[in-house]
Amino acid sequence: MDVNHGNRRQGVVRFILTQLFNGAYETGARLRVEHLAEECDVSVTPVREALVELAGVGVIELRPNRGAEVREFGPKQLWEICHLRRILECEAVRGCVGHFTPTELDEMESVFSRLSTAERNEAWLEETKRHDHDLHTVIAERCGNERLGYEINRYAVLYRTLRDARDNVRSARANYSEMEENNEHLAIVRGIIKNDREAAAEAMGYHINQAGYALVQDLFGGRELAESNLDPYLAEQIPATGLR
Amino acid sequence: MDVNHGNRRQGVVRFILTQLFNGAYETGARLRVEHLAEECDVSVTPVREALVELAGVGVIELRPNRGAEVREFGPKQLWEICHLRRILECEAVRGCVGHFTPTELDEMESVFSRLSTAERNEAWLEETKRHDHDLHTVIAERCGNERLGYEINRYAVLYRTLRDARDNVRSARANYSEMEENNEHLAIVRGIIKNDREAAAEAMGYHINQAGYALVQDLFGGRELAESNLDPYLAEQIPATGLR
DNA sequence: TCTAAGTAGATTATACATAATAACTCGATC
DNA sequence: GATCGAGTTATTATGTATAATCTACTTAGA
Repeated sequence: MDVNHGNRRQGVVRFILTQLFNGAYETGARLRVEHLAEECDVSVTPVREALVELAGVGVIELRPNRGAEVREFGPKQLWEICHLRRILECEAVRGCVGHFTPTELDEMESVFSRLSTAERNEAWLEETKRHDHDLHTVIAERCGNERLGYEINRYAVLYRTLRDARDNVRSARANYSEMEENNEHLAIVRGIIKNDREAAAEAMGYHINQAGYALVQDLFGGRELAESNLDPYLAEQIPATGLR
Repeated sequence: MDVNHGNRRQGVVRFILTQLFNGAYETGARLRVEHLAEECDVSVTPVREALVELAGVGVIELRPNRGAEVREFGPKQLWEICHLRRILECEAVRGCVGHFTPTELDEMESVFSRLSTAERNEAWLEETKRHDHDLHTVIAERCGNERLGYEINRYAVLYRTLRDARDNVRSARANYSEMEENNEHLAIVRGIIKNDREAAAEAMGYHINQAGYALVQDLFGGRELAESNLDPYLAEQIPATGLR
Protein backbone atom coordinates (compact mmCIF):
# COMPACT_ATOMS: atom_id res chain seq x y z
CA MET A 1 0.00 0.00 0.00
CA ASP A 2 2.57 2.52 1.11
CA VAL A 3 4.81 2.16 -1.89
CA ASN A 4 7.65 4.29 -0.62
CA HIS A 5 8.03 3.36 2.99
CA GLY A 6 11.58 3.71 4.17
CA ASN A 7 12.47 6.06 1.37
CA ARG A 8 10.56 9.25 1.95
CA ARG A 9 13.69 11.17 2.76
CA GLN A 10 15.21 10.46 -0.63
CA GLY A 11 12.09 11.69 -2.33
CA VAL A 12 12.25 14.98 -0.50
CA VAL A 13 15.96 15.29 -1.27
CA ARG A 14 15.34 14.81 -4.96
CA PHE A 15 12.44 17.23 -4.90
CA ILE A 16 14.48 20.01 -3.34
CA LEU A 17 17.47 19.40 -5.60
CA THR A 18 15.28 19.49 -8.67
CA GLN A 19 13.69 22.74 -7.57
CA LEU A 20 17.11 24.19 -6.84
CA PHE A 21 18.71 23.17 -10.13
CA ASN A 22 15.75 24.47 -12.07
CA GLY A 23 16.26 27.84 -10.48
CA ALA A 24 13.11 27.78 -8.40
CA TYR A 25 14.84 29.17 -5.32
CA GLU A 26 16.47 32.52 -4.75
CA THR A 27 19.82 32.49 -3.05
CA GLY A 28 19.25 32.67 0.69
CA ALA A 29 15.62 31.63 0.45
CA ARG A 30 14.37 29.97 3.57
CA LEU A 31 13.00 26.47 3.38
CA ARG A 32 10.18 26.10 5.82
CA VAL A 33 9.75 22.59 7.03
CA GLU A 34 5.98 22.60 7.14
CA HIS A 35 5.71 24.10 3.69
CA LEU A 36 7.99 21.44 2.21
CA ALA A 37 6.09 18.72 4.04
CA GLU A 38 2.91 19.93 2.41
CA GLU A 39 4.49 20.17 -1.04
CA CYS A 40 5.90 16.67 -0.84
CA ASP A 41 2.86 15.27 0.89
CA VAL A 42 4.84 13.82 3.78
CA SER A 43 5.16 14.70 7.42
CA VAL A 44 7.84 16.94 8.81
CA THR A 45 10.11 14.19 10.09
CA PRO A 46 11.40 13.00 6.71
CA VAL A 47 11.68 16.62 5.63
CA ARG A 48 13.97 17.47 8.48
CA GLU A 49 16.10 14.43 7.77
CA ALA A 50 16.29 15.44 4.13
CA LEU A 51 17.49 18.88 5.16
CA VAL A 52 20.25 17.34 7.25
CA GLU A 53 21.32 15.29 4.27
CA LEU A 54 21.23 18.27 1.94
CA ALA A 55 23.26 20.32 4.36
CA GLY A 56 25.84 17.53 4.23
CA VAL A 57 25.93 17.82 0.46
CA GLY A 58 26.42 21.54 0.88
CA VAL A 59 23.51 22.93 -1.10
CA ILE A 60 21.73 24.41 1.90
CA GLU A 61 22.87 25.85 5.17
CA LEU A 62 21.34 24.68 8.42
CA ARG A 63 21.57 27.35 11.08
CA PRO A 64 20.62 26.32 14.59
CA ASN A 65 17.14 27.46 15.56
CA ARG A 66 16.81 29.38 12.33
CA GLY A 67 16.16 26.62 9.88
CA ALA A 68 17.47 26.03 6.40
CA GLU A 69 18.40 28.49 3.73
CA VAL A 70 19.53 27.72 0.22
CA ARG A 71 23.09 28.49 -0.72
CA GLU A 72 23.96 30.18 -3.94
CA PHE A 73 23.84 27.97 -7.00
CA GLY A 74 25.03 29.26 -10.33
CA PRO A 75 27.69 28.54 -12.93
CA LYS A 76 30.44 29.18 -10.40
CA GLN A 77 29.05 26.63 -7.98
CA LEU A 78 28.49 24.12 -10.73
CA TRP A 79 32.05 24.51 -11.89
CA GLU A 80 33.22 24.03 -8.32
CA ILE A 81 31.34 20.76 -8.22
CA CYS A 82 33.12 19.71 -11.40
CA HIS A 83 36.44 20.70 -9.88
CA LEU A 84 35.79 18.55 -6.86
CA ARG A 85 34.66 15.70 -9.00
CA ARG A 86 37.88 16.01 -10.93
CA ILE A 87 39.97 15.94 -7.77
CA LEU A 88 38.24 12.84 -6.48
CA GLU A 89 37.94 10.82 -9.65
CA CYS A 90 41.44 11.57 -10.90
CA GLU A 91 42.79 10.16 -7.68
CA ALA A 92 40.41 7.23 -7.94
CA VAL A 93 41.63 6.34 -11.39
CA ARG A 94 45.22 6.54 -10.18
CA GLY A 95 44.34 4.10 -7.45
CA CYS A 96 42.45 1.65 -9.61
CA VAL A 97 45.40 0.95 -11.88
CA GLY A 98 46.28 -2.69 -11.41
CA HIS A 99 42.83 -3.68 -10.16
CA PHE A 100 41.43 -5.00 -13.42
CA THR A 101 41.93 -8.28 -15.20
CA PRO A 102 43.27 -8.16 -18.77
CA THR A 103 39.95 -9.56 -19.94
CA GLU A 104 38.02 -6.72 -18.37
CA LEU A 105 40.35 -4.16 -19.85
CA ASP A 106 40.13 -5.71 -23.31
CA GLU A 107 36.41 -5.61 -23.14
CA MET A 108 36.28 -2.00 -22.02
CA GLU A 109 38.68 -0.96 -24.72
CA SER A 110 36.71 -2.69 -27.44
CA VAL A 111 33.42 -1.23 -26.24
CA PHE A 112 34.64 2.36 -26.25
CA SER A 113 36.57 1.78 -29.45
CA ARG A 114 33.45 0.54 -31.15
CA LEU A 115 31.25 3.32 -29.78
CA SER A 116 33.66 6.03 -30.77
CA THR A 117 33.22 5.26 -34.46
CA ALA A 118 29.68 3.88 -34.44
CA GLU A 119 26.77 5.62 -36.05
CA ARG A 120 25.29 8.20 -33.72
CA ASN A 121 21.64 7.65 -33.20
CA GLU A 122 19.34 7.41 -30.23
CA ALA A 123 20.50 3.92 -29.30
CA TRP A 124 24.12 4.98 -29.50
CA LEU A 125 23.41 7.84 -27.12
CA GLU A 126 21.79 5.53 -24.61
CA GLU A 127 24.63 3.07 -24.79
CA THR A 128 27.18 5.83 -24.42
CA LYS A 129 25.43 7.13 -21.32
CA ARG A 130 25.22 3.68 -19.82
CA HIS A 131 28.88 2.86 -20.35
CA ASP A 132 29.86 6.27 -19.02
CA HIS A 133 28.00 5.50 -15.83
CA ASP A 134 29.48 2.02 -15.62
CA LEU A 135 33.03 3.23 -16.12
CA HIS A 136 32.84 5.85 -13.41
CA THR A 137 31.15 3.42 -11.07
CA VAL A 138 33.69 0.66 -11.48
CA ILE A 139 36.58 3.08 -11.08
CA ALA A 140 35.11 4.31 -7.82
CA GLU A 141 34.65 0.73 -6.67
CA ARG A 142 38.17 -0.42 -7.44
CA CYS A 143 40.12 2.66 -6.49
CA GLY A 144 41.53 0.91 -3.46
CA ASN A 145 40.19 3.49 -1.03
CA GLU A 146 36.70 2.64 0.06
CA ARG A 147 36.09 6.07 1.51
CA LEU A 148 37.14 7.75 -1.70
CA GLY A 149 34.62 5.62 -3.55
CA TYR A 150 32.05 6.59 -0.96
CA GLU A 151 32.66 10.29 -1.47
CA ILE A 152 32.45 9.93 -5.22
CA ASN A 153 29.11 8.21 -4.93
CA ARG A 154 27.87 10.82 -2.51
CA TYR A 155 27.88 13.15 -5.47
CA ALA A 156 25.88 10.74 -7.58
CA VAL A 157 22.59 12.22 -6.39
CA LEU A 158 23.79 15.64 -7.46
CA TYR A 159 24.96 14.41 -10.85
CA ARG A 160 21.79 12.56 -11.65
CA THR A 161 19.57 15.46 -10.70
CA LEU A 162 21.74 17.88 -12.60
CA ARG A 163 21.61 15.75 -15.71
CA ASP A 164 17.85 15.52 -15.46
CA ALA A 165 17.64 19.28 -15.11
CA ARG A 166 19.83 19.61 -18.18
CA ASP A 167 17.67 17.26 -20.17
CA ASN A 168 14.71 19.52 -19.45
CA VAL A 169 16.54 22.48 -20.90
CA ARG A 170 18.18 21.31 -24.06
CA SER A 171 15.59 19.04 -25.60
CA ALA A 172 16.08 20.71 -28.96
CA ARG A 173 19.85 21.12 -28.84
CA ALA A 174 22.35 18.94 -30.59
CA ASN A 175 24.34 16.56 -28.44
CA TYR A 176 27.71 18.09 -29.06
CA SER A 177 28.86 17.26 -25.59
CA GLU A 178 28.78 13.53 -26.13
CA MET A 179 30.68 13.85 -29.39
CA GLU A 180 34.04 12.78 -28.06
CA GLU A 181 33.00 11.18 -24.83
CA ASN A 182 33.85 7.69 -25.99
CA ASN A 183 37.29 8.74 -27.12
CA GLU A 184 37.86 10.31 -23.74
CA HIS A 185 36.83 7.08 -22.06
CA LEU A 186 39.14 5.21 -24.38
CA ALA A 187 42.05 7.36 -23.27
CA ILE A 188 41.27 6.62 -19.64
CA VAL A 189 41.08 2.88 -20.24
CA ARG A 190 44.31 2.89 -22.22
CA GLY A 191 46.03 4.71 -19.41
CA ILE A 192 44.92 1.97 -17.03
CA ILE A 193 46.06 -0.70 -19.50
CA LYS A 194 49.51 0.84 -19.71
CA ASN A 195 49.68 1.01 -15.90
CA ASP A 196 50.33 4.68 -16.38
CA ARG A 197 48.62 6.38 -13.47
CA GLU A 198 49.33 9.90 -14.54
CA ALA A 199 48.16 9.31 -18.09
CA ALA A 200 44.93 7.80 -16.83
CA ALA A 201 44.44 10.64 -14.36
CA GLU A 202 45.09 13.24 -17.02
CA ALA A 203 42.59 11.60 -19.35
CA MET A 204 40.05 11.52 -16.55
CA GLY A 205 40.64 15.17 -15.77
CA TYR A 206 40.18 16.12 -19.39
CA HIS A 207 37.02 14.05 -19.63
CA ILE A 208 35.44 15.56 -16.53
CA ASN A 209 36.34 19.07 -17.64
CA GLN A 210 34.70 18.51 -21.00
CA ALA A 211 31.56 16.98 -19.56
CA GLY A 212 31.38 19.61 -16.84
CA TYR A 213 31.83 22.46 -19.25
CA ALA A 214 29.06 21.08 -21.45
CA LEU A 215 26.81 20.90 -18.42
CA VAL A 216 27.53 24.49 -17.47
CA GLN A 217 26.87 25.56 -21.06
CA ASP A 218 23.56 23.77 -21.17
CA LEU A 219 22.33 25.03 -17.83
CA PHE A 220 23.67 28.57 -17.76
CA GLY A 221 25.49 29.33 -20.98
CA GLY A 222 29.26 29.51 -21.12
CA ARG A 223 29.57 33.26 -21.17
CA GLU A 224 28.28 33.46 -17.62
CA LEU A 225 30.97 31.15 -16.37
CA ALA A 226 33.70 33.43 -17.65
CA GLU A 227 32.05 36.37 -15.91
CA SER A 228 31.28 34.69 -12.63
CA ASN A 229 34.42 36.01 -10.89
CA LEU A 230 36.02 32.61 -10.87
CA ASP A 231 39.36 32.12 -9.25
CA PRO A 232 42.17 32.08 -11.87
CA TYR A 233 43.21 28.62 -10.75
CA LEU A 234 39.71 27.36 -11.46
CA ALA A 235 39.31 29.42 -14.62
CA GLU A 236 42.40 28.01 -16.25
CA GLN A 237 40.73 24.62 -16.37
CA ILE A 238 37.87 25.83 -18.56
CA PRO A 239 38.11 24.21 -21.98
CA ALA A 240 39.15 26.71 -24.60
CA THR A 241 36.62 25.50 -27.16
CA GLY A 242 33.63 27.75 -27.41
CA LEU A 243 34.69 30.20 -24.79
CA ARG A 244 36.52 32.64 -26.98
CA MET B 1 17.19 26.72 30.83
CA ASP B 2 17.60 24.31 27.99
CA VAL B 3 21.24 25.03 27.34
CA ASN B 4 21.53 22.93 24.22
CA HIS B 5 18.39 23.63 22.30
CA GLY B 6 18.94 23.55 18.57
CA ASN B 7 22.08 21.50 18.94
CA ARG B 8 21.01 18.11 20.17
CA ARG B 9 21.88 16.42 16.93
CA GLN B 10 25.51 17.51 17.14
CA GLY B 11 25.74 16.10 20.64
CA VAL B 12 24.53 12.73 19.48
CA VAL B 13 26.91 12.81 16.52
CA ARG B 14 29.86 13.48 18.79
CA PHE B 15 28.74 10.81 21.21
CA ILE B 16 28.55 8.13 18.54
CA LEU B 17 31.84 9.15 16.96
CA THR B 18 33.57 9.05 20.31
CA GLN B 19 32.22 5.61 21.02
CA LEU B 20 33.25 4.43 17.59
CA PHE B 21 36.78 5.80 17.74
CA ASN B 22 37.29 4.35 21.18
CA GLY B 23 36.45 0.95 19.81
CA ALA B 24 33.17 0.59 21.66
CA TYR B 25 31.39 -0.83 18.63
CA GLU B 26 31.92 -4.04 16.75
CA THR B 27 31.94 -3.82 13.00
CA GLY B 28 28.39 -4.27 11.76
CA ALA B 29 26.84 -3.56 15.15
CA ARG B 30 23.35 -2.22 14.90
CA LEU B 31 22.57 1.15 16.40
CA ARG B 32 19.08 1.12 17.83
CA VAL B 33 17.48 4.51 17.87
CA GLU B 34 15.72 4.14 21.19
CA HIS B 35 18.81 2.84 22.89
CA LEU B 36 20.88 5.78 21.67
CA ALA B 37 18.16 8.20 22.70
CA GLU B 38 18.31 6.82 26.20
CA GLU B 39 22.11 6.92 26.33
CA CYS B 40 22.24 10.52 25.18
CA ASP B 41 19.22 11.54 27.23
CA VAL B 42 17.38 13.00 24.28
CA SER B 43 14.35 11.94 22.34
CA VAL B 44 14.51 9.83 19.20
CA THR B 45 14.02 12.75 16.84
CA PRO B 46 17.55 14.20 17.11
CA VAL B 47 18.99 10.70 17.13
CA ARG B 48 17.49 9.89 13.77
CA GLU B 49 18.81 13.12 12.33
CA ALA B 50 22.24 12.35 13.75
CA LEU B 51 22.22 8.98 12.02
CA VAL B 52 21.49 10.64 8.69
CA GLU B 53 24.41 12.97 9.25
CA LEU B 54 26.74 10.14 10.24
CA ALA B 55 25.74 8.15 7.20
CA GLY B 56 26.74 11.16 5.14
CA VAL B 57 30.15 11.13 6.79
CA GLY B 58 30.39 7.46 5.94
CA VAL B 59 30.96 5.93 9.35
CA ILE B 60 27.63 4.10 9.47
CA GLU B 61 25.43 2.57 6.86
CA LEU B 62 21.75 3.39 6.76
CA ARG B 63 19.81 0.60 5.12
CA PRO B 64 16.16 1.29 4.39
CA ASN B 65 13.87 -0.29 6.94
CA ARG B 66 16.78 -1.99 8.66
CA GLY B 67 18.30 0.88 10.51
CA ALA B 68 21.90 1.83 11.05
CA GLU B 69 24.92 -0.39 11.34
CA VAL B 70 28.45 0.73 12.00
CA ARG B 71 30.98 0.33 9.26
CA GLU B 72 34.40 -1.07 9.89
CA PHE B 73 36.84 1.31 11.52
CA GLY B 74 40.45 0.34 11.92
CA PRO B 75 43.90 1.45 10.82
CA LYS B 76 42.98 0.92 7.18
CA GLN B 77 39.95 3.19 7.41
CA LEU B 78 41.88 5.79 9.35
CA TRP B 79 44.59 5.82 6.71
CA GLU B 80 41.92 6.19 4.06
CA ILE B 81 40.65 9.26 5.87
CA CYS B 82 44.16 10.66 5.82
CA HIS B 83 44.44 9.92 2.13
CA LEU B 84 41.27 11.82 1.44
CA ARG B 85 42.37 14.68 3.59
CA ARG B 86 45.58 14.79 1.63
CA ILE B 87 43.72 14.87 -1.68
CA LEU B 88 41.50 17.72 -0.57
CA GLU B 89 43.97 19.87 1.28
CA CYS B 90 46.74 19.54 -1.28
CA GLU B 91 44.38 20.89 -3.89
CA ALA B 92 43.23 23.58 -1.48
CA VAL B 93 46.76 24.79 -0.92
CA ARG B 94 47.35 24.86 -4.66
CA GLY B 95 44.29 27.04 -4.99
CA CYS B 96 45.10 29.43 -2.19
CA VAL B 97 48.39 30.54 -3.71
CA GLY B 98 48.02 34.22 -4.49
CA HIS B 99 45.24 34.79 -1.96
CA PHE B 100 47.33 36.17 0.88
CA THR B 101 48.82 39.58 1.45
CA PRO B 102 52.60 39.79 1.91
CA THR B 103 51.99 40.93 5.47
CA GLU B 104 49.99 37.83 6.28
CA LEU B 105 52.62 35.60 4.75
CA ASP B 106 55.44 37.33 6.64
CA GLU B 107 53.59 36.86 9.86
CA MET B 108 52.90 33.18 9.24
CA GLU B 109 56.49 32.55 8.31
CA SER B 110 57.82 34.23 11.40
CA VAL B 111 55.40 32.38 13.67
CA PHE B 112 56.33 28.96 12.40
CA SER B 113 59.97 29.91 12.19
CA ARG B 114 59.94 30.92 15.82
CA LEU B 115 57.99 27.87 16.97
CA SER B 116 60.24 25.46 15.12
CA THR B 117 63.21 26.42 17.28
CA ALA B 118 61.45 27.45 20.48
CA GLU B 119 61.72 25.53 23.69
CA ARG B 120 59.25 22.68 23.75
CA ASN B 121 57.04 22.87 26.78
CA GLU B 122 53.35 22.71 27.45
CA ALA B 123 52.71 26.24 26.20
CA TRP B 124 54.65 25.53 23.02
CA LEU B 125 52.50 22.48 22.39
CA GLU B 126 49.31 24.47 22.80
CA GLU B 127 50.53 27.20 20.51
CA THR B 128 51.63 24.68 17.92
CA LYS B 129 48.22 23.04 17.96
CA ARG B 130 46.45 26.35 17.65
CA HIS B 131 48.51 27.54 14.71
CA ASP B 132 48.10 24.17 13.02
CA HIS B 133 44.37 24.58 13.24
CA ASP B 134 44.52 28.18 12.04
CA LEU B 135 46.70 27.34 9.06
CA HIS B 136 44.48 24.54 7.82
CA THR B 137 41.40 26.68 8.37
CA VAL B 138 42.65 29.68 6.48
CA ILE B 139 43.85 27.52 3.59
CA ALA B 140 40.41 25.95 3.32
CA GLU B 141 38.84 29.41 3.40
CA ARG B 142 41.01 30.94 0.72
CA CYS B 143 41.38 28.00 -1.63
CA GLY B 144 39.16 29.69 -4.19
CA ASN B 145 36.66 26.85 -4.27
CA GLU B 146 34.02 27.31 -1.65
CA ARG B 147 32.79 23.75 -2.00
CA LEU B 148 36.27 22.37 -1.52
CA GLY B 149 36.56 24.36 1.67
CA TYR B 150 33.18 23.00 2.70
CA GLU B 151 34.27 19.40 2.18
CA ILE B 152 37.46 19.97 4.12
CA ASN B 153 35.49 21.35 7.03
CA ARG B 154 33.07 18.47 6.86
CA TYR B 155 35.92 16.34 8.05
CA ALA B 156 36.65 18.67 10.93
CA VAL B 157 34.21 16.83 13.18
CA LEU B 158 36.03 13.61 12.45
CA TYR B 159 39.46 15.13 13.06
CA ARG B 160 38.54 16.71 16.34
CA THR B 161 36.94 13.57 17.69
CA LEU B 162 39.86 11.47 16.52
CA ARG B 163 42.34 13.75 18.20
CA ASP B 164 40.38 13.63 21.41
CA ALA B 165 40.32 9.84 21.24
CA ARG B 166 44.07 9.90 20.71
CA ASP B 167 44.62 12.16 23.69
CA ASN B 168 42.84 9.60 25.83
CA VAL B 169 45.26 6.94 24.73
CA ARG B 170 48.69 8.44 24.83
CA SER B 171 48.64 10.58 27.93
CA ALA B 172 52.00 9.19 28.99
CA ARG B 173 53.65 9.07 25.59
CA ALA B 174 56.15 11.59 24.29
CA ASN B 175 54.94 13.97 21.65
CA TYR B 176 57.19 12.82 18.86
CA SER B 177 54.57 13.58 16.30
CA GLU B 178 54.65 17.29 16.88
CA MET B 179 58.43 17.35 16.67
CA GLU B 180 58.68 18.64 13.14
CA GLU B 181 55.18 19.94 12.65
CA ASN B 182 56.25 23.56 12.64
CA ASN B 183 58.93 22.92 10.07
CA GLU B 184 56.34 21.21 7.90
CA HIS B 185 54.08 24.23 8.23
CA LEU B 186 56.99 26.44 7.37
CA ALA B 187 57.55 24.52 4.16
CA ILE B 188 53.91 24.98 3.21
CA VAL B 189 54.00 28.71 3.88
CA ARG B 190 57.22 29.13 1.93
CA GLY B 191 55.68 27.31 -1.01
CA ILE B 192 52.82 29.79 -0.94
CA ILE B 193 55.25 32.69 -0.66
CA LYS B 194 57.17 31.52 -3.71
CA ASN B 195 53.89 31.16 -5.64
CA ASP B 196 54.97 27.59 -6.21
CA ARG B 197 51.78 25.56 -6.14
CA GLU B 198 53.41 22.19 -6.47
CA ALA B 199 55.97 22.87 -3.76
CA ALA B 200 53.22 23.98 -1.40
CA ALA B 201 51.10 20.97 -2.27
CA GLU B 202 53.99 18.60 -1.77
CA ALA B 203 54.76 20.12 1.61
CA MET B 204 51.10 19.80 2.57
CA GLY B 205 51.04 16.19 1.48
CA TYR B 206 54.11 15.39 3.50
CA HIS B 207 52.68 17.16 6.53
CA ILE B 208 49.37 15.33 6.39
CA ASN B 209 51.09 12.01 5.91
CA GLN B 210 53.26 12.59 8.96
CA ALA B 211 50.39 13.72 11.15
CA GLY B 212 48.18 10.93 9.89
CA TYR B 213 50.78 8.27 10.46
CA ALA B 214 51.34 9.50 14.00
CA LEU B 215 47.61 9.29 14.59
CA VAL B 216 47.44 5.74 13.30
CA GLN B 217 50.41 4.83 15.49
CA ASP B 218 48.84 6.29 18.58
CA LEU B 219 45.42 4.74 18.04
CA PHE B 220 46.34 1.36 16.62
CA GLY B 221 50.09 0.97 16.47
CA GLY B 222 51.93 1.18 13.20
CA ARG B 223 52.50 -2.51 12.74
CA GLU B 224 48.81 -3.09 12.22
CA LEU B 225 48.69 -0.61 9.39
CA ALA B 226 51.31 -2.53 7.43
CA GLU B 227 49.31 -5.70 7.91
CA SER B 228 45.89 -4.31 7.17
CA ASN B 229 45.91 -5.40 3.52
CA LEU B 230 46.30 -1.89 2.29
CA ASP B 231 46.34 -1.18 -1.41
CA PRO B 232 49.93 -0.71 -2.66
CA TYR B 233 49.08 2.76 -3.91
CA LEU B 234 47.98 3.71 -0.40
CA ALA B 235 50.80 1.81 1.28
CA GLU B 236 53.53 3.62 -0.59
CA GLN B 237 52.53 6.84 1.16
CA ILE B 238 53.27 5.47 4.60
CA PRO B 239 56.25 7.32 6.06
CA ALA B 240 59.29 5.09 6.21
CA THR B 241 60.26 6.19 9.72
CA GLY B 242 59.35 3.68 12.33
CA LEU B 243 57.79 1.19 10.02
CA ARG B 244 60.83 -0.93 9.24
C1' DT C 1 17.21 54.37 21.32
C1' DC C 2 15.93 51.02 24.19
C1' DT C 3 12.94 47.62 26.41
C1' DA C 4 9.27 44.40 26.62
C1' DA C 5 5.69 41.84 24.82
C1' DG C 6 4.24 39.18 20.98
C1' DT C 7 4.72 36.10 17.01
C1' DA C 8 6.39 32.79 13.61
C1' DG C 9 8.63 28.97 13.06
C1' DA C 10 12.31 25.70 14.47
C1' DT C 11 13.36 22.15 17.56
C1' DT C 12 12.29 18.61 20.69
C1' DA C 13 9.33 15.33 23.02
C1' DT C 14 5.81 11.97 23.02
C1' DA C 15 2.48 8.75 21.46
C1' DC C 16 0.86 6.03 18.12
C1' DA C 17 0.23 3.86 13.36
C1' DT C 18 2.23 1.39 9.69
C1' DA C 19 5.58 -1.32 7.20
C1' DA C 20 9.41 -4.25 6.65
C1' DT C 21 12.68 -7.52 8.21
C1' DA C 22 14.05 -11.50 10.67
C1' DA C 23 13.13 -15.12 13.48
C1' DC C 24 10.16 -18.69 14.24
C1' DT C 25 6.55 -22.27 13.79
C1' DC C 26 4.81 -25.96 11.72
C1' DG C 27 3.26 -28.85 8.38
C1' DA C 28 4.10 -30.92 3.79
C1' DT C 29 7.12 -33.25 0.88
C1' DC C 30 11.05 -35.89 -0.41
C1' DG D 1 13.99 -37.93 9.59
C1' DA D 2 15.50 -33.96 7.18
C1' DT D 3 14.59 -30.18 4.33
C1' DC D 4 12.07 -26.84 2.38
C1' DG D 5 8.65 -23.31 2.21
C1' DA D 6 4.49 -20.85 3.51
C1' DG D 7 2.49 -18.58 7.07
C1' DT D 8 2.93 -16.27 11.73
C1' DT D 9 4.83 -13.43 15.07
C1' DA D 10 8.17 -10.31 17.26
C1' DT D 11 10.98 -6.59 16.81
C1' DT D 12 12.27 -2.44 15.14
C1' DA D 13 12.44 1.09 11.78
C1' DT D 14 9.87 4.54 9.66
C1' DG D 15 6.14 7.82 9.21
C1' DT D 16 2.35 10.66 11.18
C1' DA D 17 0.28 13.66 14.37
C1' DT D 18 0.32 16.78 18.02
C1' DA D 19 1.89 19.31 21.84
C1' DA D 20 5.42 21.71 24.39
C1' DT D 21 9.38 24.54 24.45
C1' DC D 22 12.70 27.48 22.74
C1' DT D 23 14.87 31.06 19.69
C1' DA D 24 15.05 34.74 16.57
C1' DC D 25 12.76 38.36 14.96
C1' DT D 26 9.19 42.01 15.02
C1' DT D 27 6.59 45.47 16.78
C1' DA D 28 4.50 48.41 20.22
C1' DG D 29 5.47 51.47 23.71
C1' DA D 30 8.31 54.30 26.82
